[in-house]
Amino acid sequence: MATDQLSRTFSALSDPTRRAILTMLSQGEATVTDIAAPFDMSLPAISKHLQVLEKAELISRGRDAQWRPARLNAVTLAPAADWIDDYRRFWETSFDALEQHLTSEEKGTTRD
Amino acid sequence: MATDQLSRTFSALSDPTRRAILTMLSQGEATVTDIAAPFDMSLPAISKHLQVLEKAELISRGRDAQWRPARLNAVTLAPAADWIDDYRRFWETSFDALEQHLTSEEKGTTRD
DNA sequence: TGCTTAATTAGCCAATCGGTTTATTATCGC
DNA sequence: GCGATAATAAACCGATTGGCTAATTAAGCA
Repeated sequence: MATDQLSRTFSALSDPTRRAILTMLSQGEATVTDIAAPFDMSLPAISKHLQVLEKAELISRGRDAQWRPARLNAVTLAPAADWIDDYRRFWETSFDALEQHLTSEEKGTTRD
Repeated sequence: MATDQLSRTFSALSDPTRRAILTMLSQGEATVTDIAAPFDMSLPAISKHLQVLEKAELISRGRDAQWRPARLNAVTLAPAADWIDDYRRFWETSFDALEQHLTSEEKGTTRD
């Protein structure tokens, strides 16, 4: 994987297990076994996912005796949101839909 | 990679070359050789990146003689933007910063 | 028909990913 | 110190990724 922060962020988000973990953590801190509970997956697998999220700085982790509580660090999502937001006008102003409509007409697939 | 649309979107965005391609296409349609020009990379490599973007439905492609013009299909970014937006309050309301501050105090690393 | 240009396919390769099982480390409580 | 619990590390595996070069396909043009 590329080494820049934005690539690490998007890469971390590209796995549904990791997105689910972030969703869980939006409810508050959780330990590794807590996090692993809903998944049909070994503990080391979850531990690896958490390491990916930690390297991407999407979570931070503490220490409480033998527990390693994970906490959401959502601020890392801001640059990803900003990047995508630069394209928002391309789908919100309906330029897209209009252009697709016109293109399909050219192709003779007009349906209305 | 996981097979769901959102994972494909984030995965496609996790490569800086592919993000740059999308940025180019936000200026308008372009052929494969056009797209490849600024990159220090072989044409087949660019072709593969375009296939990834196409499978992720972030671009669509036409046919004009031997050219295959690629066009941005930004609407696919909407679900990704929506997903991230669910977390916006976690960094915009400064709960994050506050919590991190308090945590660092607990650890005795207070600096002010 | 052949030549040129545009692009993809095929085949290869090293590195990474996402999972496993087993072994190890860290900490608590008795 | 010892046993139990929490978590990570190590070693392995098959599939995927991202790049390359060489070969092939597709289309225009003379």
